[in-house]
Amino acid sequence: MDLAQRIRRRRRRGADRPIVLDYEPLNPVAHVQEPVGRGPVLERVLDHLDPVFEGTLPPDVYVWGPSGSGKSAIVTALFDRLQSMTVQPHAVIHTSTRAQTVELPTFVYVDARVANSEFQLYHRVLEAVSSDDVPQQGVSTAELRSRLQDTVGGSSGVVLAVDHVDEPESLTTAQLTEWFEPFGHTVSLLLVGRTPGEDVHGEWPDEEIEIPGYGQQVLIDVLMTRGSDGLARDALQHSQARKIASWAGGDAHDALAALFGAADRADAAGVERIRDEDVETGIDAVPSPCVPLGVVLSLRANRQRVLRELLDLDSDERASVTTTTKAIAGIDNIDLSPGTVKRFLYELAERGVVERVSASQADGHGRPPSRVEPRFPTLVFRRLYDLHRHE
DNA sequence: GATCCACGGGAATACACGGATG
DNA sequence: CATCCGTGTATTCCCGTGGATC
Repeated sequence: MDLAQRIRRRRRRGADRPIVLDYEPLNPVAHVQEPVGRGPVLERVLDHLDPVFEGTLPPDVYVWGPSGSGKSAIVTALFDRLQSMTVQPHAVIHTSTRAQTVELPTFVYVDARVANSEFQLYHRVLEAVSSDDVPQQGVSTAELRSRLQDTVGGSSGVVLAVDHVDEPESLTTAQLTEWFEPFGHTVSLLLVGRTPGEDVHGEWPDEEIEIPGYGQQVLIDVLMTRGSDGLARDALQHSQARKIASWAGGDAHDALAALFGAADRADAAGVERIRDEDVETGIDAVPSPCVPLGVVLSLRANRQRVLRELLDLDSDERASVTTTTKAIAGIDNIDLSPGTVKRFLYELAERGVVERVSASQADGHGRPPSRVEPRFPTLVFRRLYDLHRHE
C-alpha cells in the first residue's frame, strides 16, 4: 500500500461509509504496480526489451490483445518501473558477464487517446526526455520535432510505448512509424493495440507479442485481490467474484467496472457486505458492447460534463435527441448552447460512447426521433466524475 | 506575427411521412 | 399508380474565433 492510498483510506473512513475504503483499486483504468496473474506475459515483454540491459535498443514491436486483457496495466507498470530505474542514481547496470556498465535508455509511455496529434506526441516525449519545460503553443510541429531529434541524438536512446493505437480519434501505427522514421535507431517503438497485427497493417516488419485474455480463475483472483485492496474485510464473497468473472468472459475492464458499480451501490445503501442484488446492479450498469472507460475519461471536460448530466435525466427527457439537448442546455451554469450540446451528442455517438436508438414508430410528422443510450460503465463514470470534481 | 488547439454556431443535407399532383 | 412536394425532424459538416504562448 502506498502513501496516497493510505491517505485516501483515512479520508473515506471519515465519510462513514462502511464498504468502500478506496475506489482506486476498483477503478478499471487505475495504474497498478503489480498486475495480477500476468507473469508470463510480463516475461515475454521483458524478453523483448532485454537488449537495453546490454546497451542497445530493441527493434520495434507491436503488442496486441483483446480488450480488458491487461495490456495497459502491463505496459504502464513495466515502464513506470524501468523509468524510475533510469532516473535513480543506479541507472547504471553492472552486468555480471562483463565488468562494465551500461546506460539505460529513457522509457516513455504515451496514451494516444490523450496525445492524439503529431504535436502532442512530440511534446510528451520531449517533456519526458529533457527536464526543461516544453511549450504547448507558439512553436510549430516541425520545430518540436527537430528539438526532439537534437535531444534524443545526444542521449542513450528512447523506448517509446504508445498505447491505444488504431482507435478512432487516436493515432495509427502507420502515422507513428512514419513520424519516427527520421529518428533512425535512436527511438524504439512499442505500440499497443487491440487488433492482430496483420489485420491492421499488412506488412508490420517487426516483432509482435500477443496478449491473451484472462482465464476465468485468474480473473477471479484479480477481482478478489483488487477487492481486498479497496473494500472492507469480507465485503466481497468469492461466489460473487465468480459470478462477475463468468459474466465478463475474460474482460478485466468490464469485470472491474461491474465490481466497482456493485461496491458503489452497496456503499450508498450503507450495508456491510456486497449483496447479490448489488452485483446485479453493477453488472447492469456495464452495457455490452461497452466502450472502455478510458475513452470516456480522455474526452474534453465539456463533453464529460454533458455525459454526466445525461445520466441524471429521466426517461421522458431522453425521449429524443432534441429533448435531451434542451434538457441539458437548460441546466443552470452549463454554459453551452443547445446546438453545441446536440453536436456533442452526435459526436459521442460517432465514437460509440453513446448509441442512437431510433424510435420504432413515428408519431405524427417528421423523421422519427431517436434517443441516446450510454455505452460506457455508468456507475463508475458517475462516481469518478463526482469524486474528481470535489477535489 | 506564428503557432496549436478548443470551442461554438449554424448552414447544409438527409430522412420520413402524409397529402397533392400528373 | 407513380411521383413530387411541403413540413418537420434528424444528422452531418464546415469554418470562424479567441486564448495562450513563443
